[in-house]
Amino acid sequence: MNDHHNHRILEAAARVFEEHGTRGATTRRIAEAAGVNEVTLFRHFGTKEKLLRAALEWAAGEQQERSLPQLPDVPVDPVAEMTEWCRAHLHSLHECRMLIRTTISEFQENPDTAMCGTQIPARVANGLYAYILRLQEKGLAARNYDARSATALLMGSVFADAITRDIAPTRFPYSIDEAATQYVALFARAIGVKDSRGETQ
Amino acid sequence: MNDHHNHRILEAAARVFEEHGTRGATTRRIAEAAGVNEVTLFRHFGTKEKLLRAALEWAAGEQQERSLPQLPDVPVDPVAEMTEWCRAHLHSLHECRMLIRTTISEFQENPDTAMCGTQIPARVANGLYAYILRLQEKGLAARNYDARSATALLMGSVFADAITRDIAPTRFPYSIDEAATQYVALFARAIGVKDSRGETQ
DNA sequence: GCGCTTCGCAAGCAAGCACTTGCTTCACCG
DNA sequence: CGGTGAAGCAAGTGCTTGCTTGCGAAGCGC
Repeated sequence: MNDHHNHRILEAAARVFEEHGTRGATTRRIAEAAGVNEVTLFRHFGTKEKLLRAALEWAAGEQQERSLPQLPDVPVDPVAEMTEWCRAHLHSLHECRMLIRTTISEFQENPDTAMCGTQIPARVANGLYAYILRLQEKGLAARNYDARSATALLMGSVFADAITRDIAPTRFPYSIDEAATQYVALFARAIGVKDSRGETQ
Repeated sequence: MNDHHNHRILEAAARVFEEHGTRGATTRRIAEAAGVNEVTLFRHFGTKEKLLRAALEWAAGEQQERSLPQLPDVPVDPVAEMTEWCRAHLHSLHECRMLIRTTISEFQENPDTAMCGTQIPARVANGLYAYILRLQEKGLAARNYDARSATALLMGSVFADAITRDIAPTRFPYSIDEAATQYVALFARAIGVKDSRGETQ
């Protein structure tokens, strides 16, 4: 059981899957991408289905290893903190946009597989939600709105930007970093972010 | 050339495609869904590729026929108008979410096909953008932000909600109509919507 | 040097795929 | 009523797919 081969196979399988989907990710293509004989795949993983499952779990773990964007426990400068968070999240989503698009589109065929990829963004969303509540508690944000909807507003904008930017480039005539700044600036006014003196920014 | 058959075939092809994608939409499945012999497909459309192209064009036309959500040329009550617009757009996107997910995920394999579906949301986005500019001109909204980014903010939230609501239902613990109201309320404060007396709402 | 494992290679299998052909049936139209 | 076009049906083509089998070669510890 060569572990070096195993890693290359998983990586290649994930890459081929995100480009072509379950049906397009043929065992021949994966073997070629991994620089490995096709028979080796079956000796290692038994079936194509198990191989893809292992590859997706590996990719999810790989993704999780890169530390997720974190918001501070104690808010000091909300706009600056959220901008940096938004920037990191945008880049992270943009990098694995193909994997996201593929898994999402295959949700209707095998929901459980797509569900495994739901957990990471769910934790990110919960992080933002908790941060907004902390802002409200400290008097740094208004309270006359639904914090869940506000979370969905920013999360959704970032998600849509990362996913559709390369498909409809004319609708995003600004860089990813500029997008983060703009979205957060608008979002801050939406939730009534105040500075430490209680003044609305 | 029976036109009644033709319509059923296109409808069935579009339905099978949005559920299974290009590779999963086999001619057998389409024929069965249309209640038609498989040979008939080839007699009508020649190849599977031409059939799917015709089906997608038909679906796009069908979608366009249902009048797109329109914002008034002369803004009177911005929040009410945008809420109604947002509600209609949200429902429209939610209805064809499977088709959107499938075409988007196949963008990397055949970009031109996915591009055909880009035009409708592009027009909707331009409509919202022009409306925001009109609000600014009439002094009904602030001007200290990028109107393009603001457009992307609301469009993105709506898009992400419609696309991912059924995949991650726990993140959307409110109905679609409530979502429209909340998003627009937040968005209105983000772009500094004022009422007719110039007071910030 | 000898087992033992692991990989590559060539070949092949059954099933499913897009697509074709030849024939029958049947409705419609002059 | 006879002819024409369109649909159904059965069969089959060549190709790809997931997966298997048998065998030889390379590494590697004892």
